[in-house]
Amino acid sequence: MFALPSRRLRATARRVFGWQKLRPAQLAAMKAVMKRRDVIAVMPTGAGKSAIYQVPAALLGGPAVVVSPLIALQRDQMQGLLDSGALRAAAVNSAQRRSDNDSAWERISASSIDVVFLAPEQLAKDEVLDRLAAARPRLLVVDEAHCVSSWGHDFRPDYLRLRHARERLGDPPVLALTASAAAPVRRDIAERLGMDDPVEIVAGFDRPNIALEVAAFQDEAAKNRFVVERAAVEEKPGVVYATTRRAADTLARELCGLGLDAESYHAGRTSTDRGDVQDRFLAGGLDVVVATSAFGMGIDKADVRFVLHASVPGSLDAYYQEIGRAGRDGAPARAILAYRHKDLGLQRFFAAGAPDAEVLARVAERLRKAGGKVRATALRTECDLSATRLSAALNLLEEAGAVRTARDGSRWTGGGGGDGVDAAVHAALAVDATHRKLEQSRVDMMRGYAETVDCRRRFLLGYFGETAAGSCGSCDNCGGRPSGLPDGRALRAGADEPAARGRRAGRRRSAGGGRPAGRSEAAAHPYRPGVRVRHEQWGDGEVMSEGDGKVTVLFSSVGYRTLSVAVVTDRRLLARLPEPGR
DNA sequence: CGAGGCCCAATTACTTGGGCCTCGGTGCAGTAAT
Repeated sequence: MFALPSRRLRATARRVFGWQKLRPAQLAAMKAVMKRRDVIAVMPTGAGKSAIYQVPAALLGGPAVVVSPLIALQRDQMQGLLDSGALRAAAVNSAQRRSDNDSAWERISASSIDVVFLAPEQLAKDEVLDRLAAARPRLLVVDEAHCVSSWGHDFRPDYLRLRHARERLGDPPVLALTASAAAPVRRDIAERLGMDDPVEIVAGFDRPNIALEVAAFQDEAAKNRFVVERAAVEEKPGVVYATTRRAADTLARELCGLGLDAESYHAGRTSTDRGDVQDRFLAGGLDVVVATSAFGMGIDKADVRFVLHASVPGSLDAYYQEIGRAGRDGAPARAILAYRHKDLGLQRFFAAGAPDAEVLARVAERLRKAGGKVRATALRTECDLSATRLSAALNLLEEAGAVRTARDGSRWTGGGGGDGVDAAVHAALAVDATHRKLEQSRVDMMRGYAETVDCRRRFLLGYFGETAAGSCGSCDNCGGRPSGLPDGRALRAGADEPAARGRRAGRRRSAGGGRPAGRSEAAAHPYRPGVRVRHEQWGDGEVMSEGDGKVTVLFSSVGYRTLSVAVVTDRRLLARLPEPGR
């Protein structure tokens, strides 16, 4: 044992990496990692999240396995380590030549690798887990860990299988890293990764240099005019987020027509084009990138001056992630949302996709017939399913308690008793329905942000569990004026819109000498963030935020619900529950 | 859920409107064809 872990970590940071100082949050997380604790670190990009595993990796005496969502990210991080010469790094993925993967494995087996980068899909494969386990990894790092929660449930289900991967790797401590995760997302991450009493290190969410603004519209054409005009006049460079590929292409074309250097970025473009757009943007050769949600992760450009959403994203988590790409240099930046109530429809559609009952039945049937353990690869062939669809089905059946994963490997065993296939499918669909409800309620919270007449920053921070006092002075509802524009320009674009009028009326109200009395009175109620409550109809939940006479609760059965404190108190709608014991 | 494309009808002459259908976001891996 070393009596002075901080000193040792600092010394290693200096000697191996040349870092003269470690931030308190970094050091705290590293110390917890060195004590073999599970850790969730939520820190803004640029705060040195990677250092949290890199410094320990130099001391652990065994490889750190880093799960990274994008091959491009793996490549960048590996290159960074190789350039610095600080650590011996390798990656295993499908984009590398076979010979490169082979040599990576040789070095891993020979214990001459400190950090290995992989996507979760790699860790779903038996042979990969066997080879990694043989190298006795000392740490499992999940980078961009919000992907566990946002992608694991459907798009990339192997994210939810990482807890099994961890077991097979010999239960190394898990370090989850992300730039933004509200409390329920952190809990989801911890649970899905099978973390044991994790240490949570959460740096502040507020990005005060990013001014917040929403412009509301009824008419699609008026909204698009606004988007193009604002993108044209705002200080460059900037990012415009669109929901569909087609919208991204159209807007990019219009901006080019105005003489701007603009490009679209989405998954429908060739990888060559995408790489080219990204490189030009990073090098300062583009004014604006118009992108779908595909653009952003791993793009570390300090001087982005605005992020303009041409349409609402599906959650405040996604919104915060995307606007967080502005103003990383600390200089003033702008987050503008062009909002149309009808645009929520597409997000509701995205949140609604249900699993295929027939596929669930096929998998459950096969497992029941086998009557014992089955290999995942065998199951895939027998059920004629892609790896992705099989993983998604197994995740749901497992969560429903109809299937178990054996500890000794990727084998599956039917749930106990003669419950039958129908019951298993029903239970799995019910699990999924609960999850969909939460996703739908996230869309509702996004709507709440767009339509609020109170301080937007307080709303946003409240969503992430931070209470902010008073008005921020830098959102449109607090009287923070859009600058860099001719007076009234931003307002005129939506002037014919009833929704925009409502917004301005709200601003006048709050600008007229502070809020009406009542906030201090309301502060007497017991529903503080973090308090557990029970509702007769919706079951148990947790208070996420409160203010302005309202309280927002996240119920596990129905998702977010915002209630009036007065009504809740009068009718005794919420019973307080004792604090959960950890 | 809602937008846009397509077809067809109605009407006045080549454009418009309604009904119907389809599609819509994120990436990995592994395979087949060059």
